[in-house]
Amino acid sequence: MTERKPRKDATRNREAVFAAADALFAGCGSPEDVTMADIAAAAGVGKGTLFRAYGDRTGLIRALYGARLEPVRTAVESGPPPLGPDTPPPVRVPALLDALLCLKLDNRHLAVALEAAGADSPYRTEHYAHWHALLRDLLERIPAWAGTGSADFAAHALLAATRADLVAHLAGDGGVPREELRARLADFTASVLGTARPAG
Amino acid sequence: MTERKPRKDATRNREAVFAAADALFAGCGSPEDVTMADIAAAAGVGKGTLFRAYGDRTGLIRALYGARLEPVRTAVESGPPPLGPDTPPPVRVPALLDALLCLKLDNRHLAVALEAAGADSPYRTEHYAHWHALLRDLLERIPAWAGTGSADFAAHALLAATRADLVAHLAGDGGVPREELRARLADFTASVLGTARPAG
DNA sequence: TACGATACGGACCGCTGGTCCGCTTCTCGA
DNA sequence: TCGAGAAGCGGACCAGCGGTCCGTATCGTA
Repeated sequence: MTERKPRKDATRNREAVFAAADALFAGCGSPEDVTMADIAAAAGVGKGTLFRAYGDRTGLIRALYGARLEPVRTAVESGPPPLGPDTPPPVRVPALLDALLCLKLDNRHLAVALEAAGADSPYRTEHYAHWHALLRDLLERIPAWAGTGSADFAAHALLAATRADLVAHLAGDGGVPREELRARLADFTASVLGTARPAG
Repeated sequence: MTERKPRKDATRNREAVFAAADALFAGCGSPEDVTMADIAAAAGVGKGTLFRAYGDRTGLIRALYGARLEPVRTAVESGPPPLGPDTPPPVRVPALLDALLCLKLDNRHLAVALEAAGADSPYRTEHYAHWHALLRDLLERIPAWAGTGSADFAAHALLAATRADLVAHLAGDGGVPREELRARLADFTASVLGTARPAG
């Protein structure tokens, strides 16, 4: 157990890189336009420092996204309804998807960058496995899906409806307003759950 | 209207590149492992030839995938039911999604490569716009979705359930058998359409 | 066969993510 | 306070990528 506390300048630089990367990703249209060299320059550090702090490009993006994700995660794990554990599944599932949608809407740049930079596939991240398992278990506790063996795939499909590039496409290129998008996703989720939807 | 017929060696090389690329993408785990230089070498041509024939990497992959997609497309546009136009929407929608799923299962490598290489987003391709419009219109003709304004998003969400990387993840890494995956997607589609599903 | 149009091919380019190592800066015991 | 050594810094450097260019070889035609 050799736990050393990091040097002061190290943490300062780490935070500078974090802030610079956040700003750059937020300010640029496509995440590919932001190079590691750009980030290092904007943070006022050398590339070596950047890579020492976060390992590689994916590590940096993951750290950025993780920071935004954390409040949602705690709200889901130990918060009040409708996100927290003390919520009946038919209510919690749409709440969860809505939270995910909002997160990706508010952090499109990072979310797209993460899914794109996720090595091969966004499906091999632990983040994804976590959300999927949670959603699958909730679906299993809803009559329409319990025991059919399809809850697993349904969880994948529902999560796919909130994929970052789709959200970015609709909200960004498509110009769909935030509240409308949320309503559409809610409609879709309701239909999957078998919950009643407003008639056409 | 200056229509010139291409030289013989040009078409031969074009086909050699096509075949070589097809084989290489099929044989490698990740599409990123296949470089343009690899393809040129495998085809026995220079890189210049390769790029002259297909423009750029995306163009080549699109040509490969397009060749596999074409039969499906014609079957949808002018084939017999359940894919063709003379099919009631509640039957045609699942048939369409199933066809798309099978296509991506059979050509995982290409499909993943295409979605990944699709410049920024797979949502800006004309392929996607085509499928989305078709699916949206079909949904509009199904009572549960007609006029709700949500058919557009539902079409996106249903297509997202057949995203290439998800399919590849489930079929490849996850080891889900082909027929089971088709059944799961059918279940999911049915629940979205409001069609009866087998009870749990 | 000879000649112009066409296509070939691989050296070359710009740029990227990532590494390396001589030098600076911090930390901490004396 | 000081100094030695660990920890960290930074930018020159590297390998590999997609893509370009142009002198040269090949094809089609008269």
